[in-house]
Amino acid sequence: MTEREFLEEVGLRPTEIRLDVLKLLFDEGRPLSHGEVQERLKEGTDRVTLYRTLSSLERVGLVHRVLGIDGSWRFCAHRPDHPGCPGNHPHFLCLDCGLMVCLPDQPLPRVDVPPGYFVAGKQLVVYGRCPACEAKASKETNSSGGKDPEEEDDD
Amino acid sequence: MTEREFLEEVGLRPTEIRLDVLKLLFDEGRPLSHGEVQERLKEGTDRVTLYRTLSSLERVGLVHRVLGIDGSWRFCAHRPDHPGCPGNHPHFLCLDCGLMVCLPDQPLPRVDVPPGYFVAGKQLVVYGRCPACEAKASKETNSSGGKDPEEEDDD
DNA sequence: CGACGAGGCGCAATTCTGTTGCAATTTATG
DNA sequence: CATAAATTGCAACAGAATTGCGCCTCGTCG
Repeated sequence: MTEREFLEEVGLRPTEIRLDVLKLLFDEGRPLSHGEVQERLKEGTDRVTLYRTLSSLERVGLVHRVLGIDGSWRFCAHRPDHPGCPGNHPHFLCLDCGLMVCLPDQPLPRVDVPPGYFVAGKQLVVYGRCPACEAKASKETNSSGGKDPEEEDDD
Repeated sequence: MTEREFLEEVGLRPTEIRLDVLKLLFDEGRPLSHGEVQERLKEGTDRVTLYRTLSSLERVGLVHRVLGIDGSWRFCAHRPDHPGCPGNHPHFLCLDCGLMVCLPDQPLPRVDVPPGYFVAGKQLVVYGRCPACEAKASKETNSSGGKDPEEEDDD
């Protein structure tokens, strides 16, 4: 199934930017920030149009978004015809480089809320350092003098 | 143990704003946004000073922060000498009014990350509507025409 | 007591993310 | 081709948070 067909199915006009963004997110398979998406699009793409594109795609359910603990949104798309991965899993965010990846196959836990609260959804973000940045960091620690992985804070 | 003693213990000067903020957070017992804290301080308090105060308090471990999915930070303090509540629990965020509350007694789940990833911490935010906003919303739905709780998105 | 210096504070300006308004353009459709 | 609705591009705006920098304050030491 092509990107164009996905768009037509949900009633969105298959414009260039939508096709590009959708393909990009499908191919990437991990949540990308607005900036990361823009970098990968042809130069001169309008920021606002991209925001709106991502919102449209989200509205029709082709894309979902996760907020990293760095405060910016990541957008992610999994082919609807693909098994698994409809969302609902934790995400890992690298605090050094901003890389976010899905942690599929691990359902989000049930969370009990006090009576009277209405739950619309939930988000579990695990943060730390990705392998690349971890390697870089420990190299710096060992040789010159970089940061060390002592942080173990939560909540 | 007084707020002043907590500050001295960690080597922070017990300035007025720090004492006020700490007391405020202790008393409130739930995560407050920067704005909510400022509202509760005496008028004319400098925004930046408050940011720095919150950061200092966080740095020494007296305060921790949670990012709501509205993109702004909440700051929360639990008396160190108090049992339980050292963090490490989910939080609920009301999307209508921005209220955030701790959901203690529910530990965060263990999350497995692929080899090579370093985990510094994790955050589970459940969002929806608090009882007050829920009541308001359903009243509007029934009479005139308000929003309805159809959203059930995740990830 | 008085000077010094680190730690704090207050103000202005900036950055970063994301949103809104609006006019111009494109597209589906008859 | 005419039309209306969807989409785009640009400018301006909004809110959270940060940075730079000079001034003030408090503890310390001579």
